[in-house]
Amino acid sequence: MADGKNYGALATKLSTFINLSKHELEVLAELQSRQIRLARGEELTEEGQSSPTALILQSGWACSYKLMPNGARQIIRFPLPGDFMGYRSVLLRASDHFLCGVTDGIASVVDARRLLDIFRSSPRLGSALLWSVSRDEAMVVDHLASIGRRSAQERMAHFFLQLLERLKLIGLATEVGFHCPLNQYLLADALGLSAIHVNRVLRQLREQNLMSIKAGEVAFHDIVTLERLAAYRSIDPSLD
Amino acid sequence: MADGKNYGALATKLSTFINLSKHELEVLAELQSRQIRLARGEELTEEGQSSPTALILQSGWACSYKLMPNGARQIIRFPLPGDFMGYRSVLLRASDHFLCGVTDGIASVVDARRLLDIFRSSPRLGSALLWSVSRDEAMVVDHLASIGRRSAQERMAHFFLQLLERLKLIGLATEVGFHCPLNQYLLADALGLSAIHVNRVLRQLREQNLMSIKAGEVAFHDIVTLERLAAYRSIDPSLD
DNA sequence: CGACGCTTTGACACAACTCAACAACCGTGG
DNA sequence: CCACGGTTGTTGAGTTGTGTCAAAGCGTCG
Repeated sequence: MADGKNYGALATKLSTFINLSKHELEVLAELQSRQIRLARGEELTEEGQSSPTALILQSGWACSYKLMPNGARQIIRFPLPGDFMGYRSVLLRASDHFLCGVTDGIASVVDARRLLDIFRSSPRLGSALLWSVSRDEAMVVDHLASIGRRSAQERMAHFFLQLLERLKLIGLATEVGFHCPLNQYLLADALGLSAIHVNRVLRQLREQNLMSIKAGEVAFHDIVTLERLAAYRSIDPSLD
Repeated sequence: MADGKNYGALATKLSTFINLSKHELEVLAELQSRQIRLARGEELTEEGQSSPTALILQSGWACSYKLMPNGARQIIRFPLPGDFMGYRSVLLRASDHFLCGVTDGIASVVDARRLLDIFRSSPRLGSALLWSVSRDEAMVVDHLASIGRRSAQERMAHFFLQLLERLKLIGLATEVGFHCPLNQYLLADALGLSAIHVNRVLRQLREQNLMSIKAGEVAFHDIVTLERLAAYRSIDPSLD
């Protein structure tokens, strides 16, 4: 994207690891042309779609979560610009799996058949898409392991390091920080903790001079120690 | 499969919710023709494959897990006969994600291109496959939510109810029980608990006359109460 | 100004973990 | 046949991480 034109968030993301041809960029831009608005706190439902669709987040943050029958919420992931959202619902409607905006934003609606076309007509782009989706899936698995086998502190550290990496990839983070619209309730529901304990853990990290959050700005003070604490390892799978 | 012939575990599984034509059955049988042996405790690696492949479990139980740098293990799922295993590795090699046999068994090796062919040549079968894989994915998400937001008892109850449902689907469970090769260490690593606590929780469930395990045989004594306890809801997503 | 959303803190309770034994069960080999 | 070691299950006592409850601080915005 040396020409500086905007071909959509997905193109931006994919460009970071493969060089997209002019044609492929056009295809991606066209794919993301149908856009909808996304409001903070608003639940996204795909009712009334005549054909199966997927969503690609263009700007803002979203969150996908499950509601437990006792009222508790478990956040599965926070889609960021360039990420697919709700691609699972392409084929099926998971009963208690929801999607909502963390901030205002924009998403594009993609016809599922259009995606399949890409696999046929532009295989290289297709495998890039597959890579991207696989990466998202690997992150869910990571998240599962994190909740199951890491302490609250390790989980928190791991979570923010992963967020840093994802945001850097799409140019929304510097080497040492980023803007983060997540409050402590959202963090709690994502990490399987109580909001109060999230606060305590954040204080510990602050007092150990590892990282801090102030007014929605995350600042990393000692990434090396933080990575050691979280036993962090890059999420990016190696391409075959 | 009214003719009683064996077209592979995947065919058995898919047959339970769509009627497969003779031709589709043949395609599935051919797909699963290349088989490998799987030994209890043996790690499966797909090294040396000339082209990307997926695995379908035919018999026995397997388990896919992540190893944390501190040595802890988090089991992601237990593939059962008819389930895809390691389809994620089709495109990428997740660094610390492993697959191993819980029991001896057999798996078939499928060339990824062969799968793609099916989507083209037999769309109905393709969408059945997609349904099956989506279901597996939904189960991982369920598992995540379970570990994040359920108590140890609820988790245990949920886990076994889900297992019951999956095993019934492939004819490996009765209405009230099944054979289960999982020991308390495996349960612990799956549920994000310590092995000792698993033992205590199982005792509680036994003393409450909800379910019991003896010599690898799981027996459900009060499924209704168990479902209430686990806030269980069927994993099967509705097809569009 | 008050109301609201979010953060922070303290005191206390409890679920789950750790450590340390011991018991039951198995297949193996003497 | 029994003795044996290894694996798995069981139990108790004590510790600790995390949840719960309650309340106060602090911005922001109408």
